[in-house]
Amino acid sequence: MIITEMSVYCSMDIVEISKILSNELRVNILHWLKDPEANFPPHTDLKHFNDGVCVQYIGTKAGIAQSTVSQYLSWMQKAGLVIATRHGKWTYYRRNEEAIAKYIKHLSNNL
Amino acid sequence: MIITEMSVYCSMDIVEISKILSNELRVNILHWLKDPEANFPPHTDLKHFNDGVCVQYIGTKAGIAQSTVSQYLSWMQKAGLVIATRHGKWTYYRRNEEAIAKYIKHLSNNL
DNA sequence: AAAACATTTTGATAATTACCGAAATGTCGG
DNA sequence: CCGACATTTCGGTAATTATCAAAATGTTTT
Repeated sequence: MIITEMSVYCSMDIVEISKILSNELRVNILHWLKDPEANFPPHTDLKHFNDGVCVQYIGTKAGIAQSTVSQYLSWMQKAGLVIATRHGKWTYYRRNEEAIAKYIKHLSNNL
Repeated sequence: MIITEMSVYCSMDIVEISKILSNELRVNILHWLKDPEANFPPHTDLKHFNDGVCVQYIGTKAGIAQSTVSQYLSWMQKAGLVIATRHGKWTYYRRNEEAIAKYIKHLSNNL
């Protein structure tokens, strides 16, 4: 997928975001990240989900290759839908609620 | 009967609609149909845009083959985004504002 | 420094989507 | 009914996306 860099401050591209949301796995990931406690086991190192969930757990839950989920999350981050935080060897991903809300508002104004 | 997780959480329609919105031409069509007077010449037979715009005009404006735009509109109709009305040999397409609004509300609740 | 582990990047191929032209269907006027 | 015209459906190829395994990169621990 061709992803153009974007931040919350740029106008969100409906086509780009829709490309991401046109895959069930990616929509599911976004949904699971809404409630990490309910959808993932606790992290062994961190005792919280403040920065989201590590790639490994998301990949296991999704049932696809680690490399694929890593790429998905990378696209989602470039599109502004999630935020990545690195703690040691783990990268945690969480929803970018502000951007998601902004996108939905953008949709309701421009679609 | 096989009960899937979909009964609890259905991402299917988000994926389906997003597939449609992941193409710039289709997003443009939806946008043009918001204001037919501003985006299309008047119809020769009908003196209004009450039922939307005929396939021919949309295809010309989009700059793609008639058959392609017809297929796009057919998908968009199946997904509920537009409404088709036949008058004689012409088919007019207009936005399904109710469905669009409903989808956006669905997104803000479930994405 | 090297082993061990999480993640990312990099090819590669299968699957899907984009889009066209041709053929088929539906509709109107003579 | 027949031609003319709008639209739809069909069959095909080019382009894009899905997804994997392997290689590369970071990071921690020994």
